[in-house]
Amino acid sequence: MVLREKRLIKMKVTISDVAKMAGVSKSTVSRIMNGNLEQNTEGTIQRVLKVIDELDYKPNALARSLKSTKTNVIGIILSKLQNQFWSSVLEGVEDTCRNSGYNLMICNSNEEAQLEEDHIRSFQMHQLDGLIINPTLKNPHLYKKLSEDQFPFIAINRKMYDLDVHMVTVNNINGAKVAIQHLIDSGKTRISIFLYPPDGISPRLERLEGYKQALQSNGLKVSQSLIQIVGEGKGEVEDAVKKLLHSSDRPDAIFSTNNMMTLEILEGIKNQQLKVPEDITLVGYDETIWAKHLNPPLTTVNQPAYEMGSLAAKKLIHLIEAKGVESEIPKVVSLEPSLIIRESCGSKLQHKN
Amino acid sequence: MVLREKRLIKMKVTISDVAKMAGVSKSTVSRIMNGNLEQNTEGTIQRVLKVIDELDYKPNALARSLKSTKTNVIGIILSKLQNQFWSSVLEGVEDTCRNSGYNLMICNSNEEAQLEEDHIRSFQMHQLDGLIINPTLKNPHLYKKLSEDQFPFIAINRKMYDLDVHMVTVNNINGAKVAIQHLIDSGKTRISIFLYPPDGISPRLERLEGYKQALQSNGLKVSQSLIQIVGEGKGEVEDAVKKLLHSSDRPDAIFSTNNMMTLEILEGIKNQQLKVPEDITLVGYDETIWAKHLNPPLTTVNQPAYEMGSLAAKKLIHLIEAKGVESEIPKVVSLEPSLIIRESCGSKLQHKN
DNA sequence: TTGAAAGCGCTAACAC
DNA sequence: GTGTTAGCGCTTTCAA
Repeated sequence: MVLREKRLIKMKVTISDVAKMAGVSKSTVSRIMNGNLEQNTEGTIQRVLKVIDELDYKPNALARSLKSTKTNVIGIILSKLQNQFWSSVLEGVEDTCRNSGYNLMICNSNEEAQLEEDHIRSFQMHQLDGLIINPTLKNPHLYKKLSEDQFPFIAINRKMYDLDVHMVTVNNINGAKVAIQHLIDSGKTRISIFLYPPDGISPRLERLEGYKQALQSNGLKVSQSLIQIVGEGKGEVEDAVKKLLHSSDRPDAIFSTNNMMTLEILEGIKNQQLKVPEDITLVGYDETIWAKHLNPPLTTVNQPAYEMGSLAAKKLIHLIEAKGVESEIPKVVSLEPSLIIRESCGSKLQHKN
Repeated sequence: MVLREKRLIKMKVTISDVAKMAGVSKSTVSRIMNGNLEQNTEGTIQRVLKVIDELDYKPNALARSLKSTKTNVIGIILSKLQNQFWSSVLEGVEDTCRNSGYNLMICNSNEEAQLEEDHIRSFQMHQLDGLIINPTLKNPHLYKKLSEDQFPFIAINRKMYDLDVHMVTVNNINGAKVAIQHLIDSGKTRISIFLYPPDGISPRLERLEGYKQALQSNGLKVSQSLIQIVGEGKGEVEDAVKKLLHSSDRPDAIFSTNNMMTLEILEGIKNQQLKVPEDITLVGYDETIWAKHLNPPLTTVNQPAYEMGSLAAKKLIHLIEAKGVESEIPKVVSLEPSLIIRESCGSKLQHKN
């Protein structure tokens, strides 16, 4: 009667209801629910299972976690969901979580220090088991504290240089090198690089570094005027392109270090009535679904985004479950990018994709 | 002493610790923490606040929620994170959640009925306050149950036709109409539509419906051979394009109902050595960052994705907080799409973007 | 103005 | 095999 009411007025059914209805104690229900079957009569088991099913009983994860101090939820803090690269990373994370029985909480830091701090705090209040973060790098004290507190977390994409923490990154030096080498092999000698302000952000610093190394190892010299550091404001990239293309020493190639930036560069070139690859060649960073449909099809540096996400999640879960045991998995993992050659460098059809 | 140990060996600090250290009871700490200040001595308040700060005390959200039966977490179930449309929706949802003090749990149904069911179940076990879902539509009994149980949820993008539930959608009939009308106004008469199998999925059905209506209201007849229903398998779109372009009654325009599909159509056209818009014109569904950089710049039907997400989250939160009170907010909201005219229809420069 | 105590739903010793 | 009990960390009457 009471039970039927529960269903009618839709009160939540708890373990006590199941216990009562099956005529056993809560502990018994709990045991059976958690697969601790070895010590129960087949009859009891069946009876309890039947009641659970009939009542459509769903154990309260809050209560469970409160007791066990384990939520099976991890968090991720990203900054630019809109960027294809990050949605791929997210997919990798999500897939892995699902396959490992974890839920995922997601937040957007928007590159703001305060938001990042709030989110981390919130995650900790929710007792999340761990955290994956593309850090703004604006809260060094915080990262340090997380690390000291042994809170399981993985920095993804961006390195925390002076902290001995777990990281999953892509080798950005090689990414830039392979792009520049390709341009040089295609006969280019005046190669410009476009990047957002490095500000201690490893992917930016390293792409610049790789750019320089590639030039130097080919006997080309690095010219400051070809290093274009642009802000993220609207139109800034196009302006820089315009100025560069009208300068006395116009480059014969541009290396773009960001996929959204690439589109703006393309726009800038078009606005100057110039054509790719005839007037100037171009390589973009990050493979995207649209790269091959641009005019001309774009040569890109491909980062294993999905794998990054998936690997970060796996590492984190490993960390969480091996808690205490100082495991011997490597702290820093660096994946390798690859070059997808299309027509924007003038070297047609070397690689059809 | 005990407290210092807590920090050293890093045990979690609880409300009892704060209480003890401040020399008050847990209730007092609780009150002050929750802004129930009116009934406390200024001295006590300051003392407690100071201890909270010193101990860096973070209230355990699990315990809190267990008591209050409110988690301030909502869930979202999506299927194609990779699609720009959905990452925009997600951003809208996330922003709104953050601004309203909610956390967000995210899952990928991958269009699989079983996964969808598992995720809903998991969300309920976690006591989430509500749910936003782009339903697979493969679990009608489940949606019905959610609705009957008065669980707060919003169906987004896809309609649940026979259920009286809250929905946020875009007017897909109008989206198709405006696209087709533009093609007709540009002098096209043989317009083909490409779509994935409708299968009762409203955006697909409605786009087809809008297509038909637009043709008919312009005195054009609907030809079955121009309605191309293609599967999502690799190469299927390109094959269909090839066949269509070689048929006796080649169309003079294609209306693509999906942004990824558009890229494949473009590829298919290119492979037949035909050019857009000279040989055939094209309108795509969903504005994307790359649309204007395609060759030629693509005319698209723009859906207010971010707004959809944001609105869905707002509605959901409203639902949650007005729980019980049958509020008078409309159950079904339909947003309007717009057309962004570029050059892929041959009508150059009517709208520069 | 503050404290004591019960209880949210579950788990895990420890009894029997 | 199964039940009893204590408590996870918090909120909230009810008393004082």
